[in-house]
Amino acid sequence: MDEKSISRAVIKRLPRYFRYLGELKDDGVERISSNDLAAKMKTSASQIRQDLNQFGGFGQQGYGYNVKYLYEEIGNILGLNKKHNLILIGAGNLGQALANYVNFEKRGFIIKGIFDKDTAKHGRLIRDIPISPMEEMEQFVKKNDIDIAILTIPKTEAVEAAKILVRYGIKGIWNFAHVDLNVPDDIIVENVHLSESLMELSYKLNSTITGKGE
Amino acid sequence: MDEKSISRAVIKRLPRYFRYLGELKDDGVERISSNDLAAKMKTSASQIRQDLNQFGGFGQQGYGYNVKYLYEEIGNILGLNKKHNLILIGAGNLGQALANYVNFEKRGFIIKGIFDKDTAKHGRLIRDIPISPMEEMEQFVKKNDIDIAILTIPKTEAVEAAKILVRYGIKGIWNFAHVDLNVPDDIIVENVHLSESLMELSYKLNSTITGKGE
DNA sequence: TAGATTGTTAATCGATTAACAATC
DNA sequence: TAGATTGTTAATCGATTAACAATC
Repeated sequence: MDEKSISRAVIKRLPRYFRYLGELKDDGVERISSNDLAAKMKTSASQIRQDLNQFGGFGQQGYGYNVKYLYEEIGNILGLNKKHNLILIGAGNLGQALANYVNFEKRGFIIKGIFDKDTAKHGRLIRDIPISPMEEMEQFVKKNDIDIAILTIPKTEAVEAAKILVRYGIKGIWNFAHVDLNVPDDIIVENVHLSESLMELSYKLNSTITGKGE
Repeated sequence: MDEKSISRAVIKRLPRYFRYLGELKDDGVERISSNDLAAKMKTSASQIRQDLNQFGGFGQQGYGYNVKYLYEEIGNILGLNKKHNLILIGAGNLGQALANYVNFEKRGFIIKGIFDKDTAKHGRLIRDIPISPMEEMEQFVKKNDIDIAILTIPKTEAVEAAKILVRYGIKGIWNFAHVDLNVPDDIIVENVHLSESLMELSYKLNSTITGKGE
């Protein structure tokens, strides 16, 4: 009974729709047409209607889309109506930055525990969240119903860590290590490869005039 | 005299080729066929050959690709043979994490200065790099030949900051704020929207079985 | 009712895959 | 030379855009 099979391109656009609709909502805008939204987002009305209709008819002919309703619906599609318990593995600079980022909680992503192999860090807190030794991870995951792990450890350790996490029952991995993890098909991996993002920027800088920006 | 016009999809794959070739090179592998590389990267040989040929013939019939040569060529295409001077704006948790990340330097991206509006932070150093008040930015950019700015400030400040940076002559912006910046067409913006990445993960978790994972 | 705007089908465009002749 | 493997053209597949009938 699930949706047909939404293309990757559409999925990648959903969070951006969500962001714009959130802003419109906060601005007190009640309704918006695909045309106006397209102008704001610098995309096409056709694409917006096409994208939204993958999930059902959220609009109304002659009226457009109700901002608050559409915002909520997209939130539901993105699964933001559900709570997720996360652990963060690797309390280095990036790990600490993410642990300090409170906005994730607003969306239902709650970091319950932080793990690091450095004994000097054990017991320390980041926003109430204690840093624990890796050995306690298994028990913690099971006890706290953890379904997502954030990996902010070096690539040399990440592959092995991912394997272990899968064994512990984790369902999704947000991977910041510069490797491709090798996990079963039913485990969701979302990669954030910062250095690759920077290289893309570099490429575009390197080939200006030719390329057309963004 | 620049390349025809490379598709976005191809560009996004280049850094990943570069990463795999770098690993092969470090492992002492001398040559590789598109077929073997495809197997390693879980893509198709056809796509690899097609992608590389956008930039010229780097291989040799009957032999394959010379790893070291191809690695260097892709590096050049990505502009990694050139040095870039960067500034980082916003010395919060994420900004500090990025400033501490030494690997960018290896690729020619050198953070020369850090700016923050918080006076308490001024004068402090992150890896030799001093944190300075925003007022000194203009002079610094011009004096140090800065061409890339990293934005790790709240979205409310990012739009204005980007506008100013463009005026100062910056060419590229690596944007970590959750907004779309509004800059002229010849300015390159590369966005890292962490919360959107997390929402994508959330969507996929929410629709497992249906989707076919990453 | 008339006007606006969606939902949806059809047309176009672009990207990926398959195939194979060229050539090392 | 024979075998391997590229570079490149053609075929297929998918995503975007355009158009318009349905309907609020």
